[in-house]
Amino acid sequence: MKTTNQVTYSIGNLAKEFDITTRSIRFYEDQGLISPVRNGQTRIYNQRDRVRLKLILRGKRLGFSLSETGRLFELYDADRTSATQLETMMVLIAQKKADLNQQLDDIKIMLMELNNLEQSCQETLAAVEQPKKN
Amino acid sequence: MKTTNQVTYSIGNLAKEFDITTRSIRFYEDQGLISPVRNGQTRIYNQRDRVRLKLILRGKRLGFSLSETGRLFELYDADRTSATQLETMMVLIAQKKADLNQQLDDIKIMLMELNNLEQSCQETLAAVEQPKKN
DNA sequence: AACAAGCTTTACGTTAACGTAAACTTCCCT
DNA sequence: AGGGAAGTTTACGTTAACGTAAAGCTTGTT
Repeated sequence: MKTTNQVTYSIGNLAKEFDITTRSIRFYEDQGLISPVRNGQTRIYNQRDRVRLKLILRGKRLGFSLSETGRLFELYDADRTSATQLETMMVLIAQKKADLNQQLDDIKIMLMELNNLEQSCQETLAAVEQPKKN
Repeated sequence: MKTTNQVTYSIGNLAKEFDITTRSIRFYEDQGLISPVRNGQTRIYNQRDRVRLKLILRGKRLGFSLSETGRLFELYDADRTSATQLETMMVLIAQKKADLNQQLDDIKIMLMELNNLEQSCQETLAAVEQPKKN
């Protein structure tokens, strides 16, 4: 049997934890990315919601739009019985992977360039700061 | 002496090469990221402009805003004589590096997850497509 | 000369992802 | 009972990064 942790969160909890506003969290719900249950009017978030929030924020750091992240959620939740469904899924996955690999390359290049710049700065700084030693 | 390649481009050239609209290129200029010279009314782009365009697009793939990319350009072009200037530069560089390293981690995690998902798809696909072989 | 292709400026429109304000309920505290 | 803290809905505002006309130059081609 599943040990379904009965851990829940309020919207304020999550907002504080992830350092975002409650407005954002409600907006993500509005866009269909999260579906907290209600206790009367009040939203109650569970582990799954929390994980999704984390994924949304990771997506944002990678420049994903909310709808892109939504598509990824659909992939994970999708009906995995139809063969054609599975195939289109694999196409989408391949596409995302290609994007990410491109980003990986971009980042590596940029990090190299920043390192070069940094080193150049350090050198001229060293040359400027200690001219007395000559 | 520098062999300054006298290679130039029209706005249409660059738009085609990078698969963007001329509108975008003019917009980047408007934001101060490129400064082509003029032949009468017409914009003439040189190698430096082209490189900048490439950097802008790489920045976009990494989720950088245009003003962030602009800041990076400033860093590269900055006056590298003042010590305090150099130090604030190094702070900014360190910040960017931290961001990029975070992105690097995010990407690696996401790629792993996508690979898992892909593999799971392949397995169920294989199980569904070839049930005759039993 | 006329016309198309490619360039220009000006300017209003659009989308995503929230920010912000107003007005209301619910619960807890003293 | 009165207030404050945290939650709610509704709705208009905002910013970035262009899209999309509209109207006009310029240059080569027919």
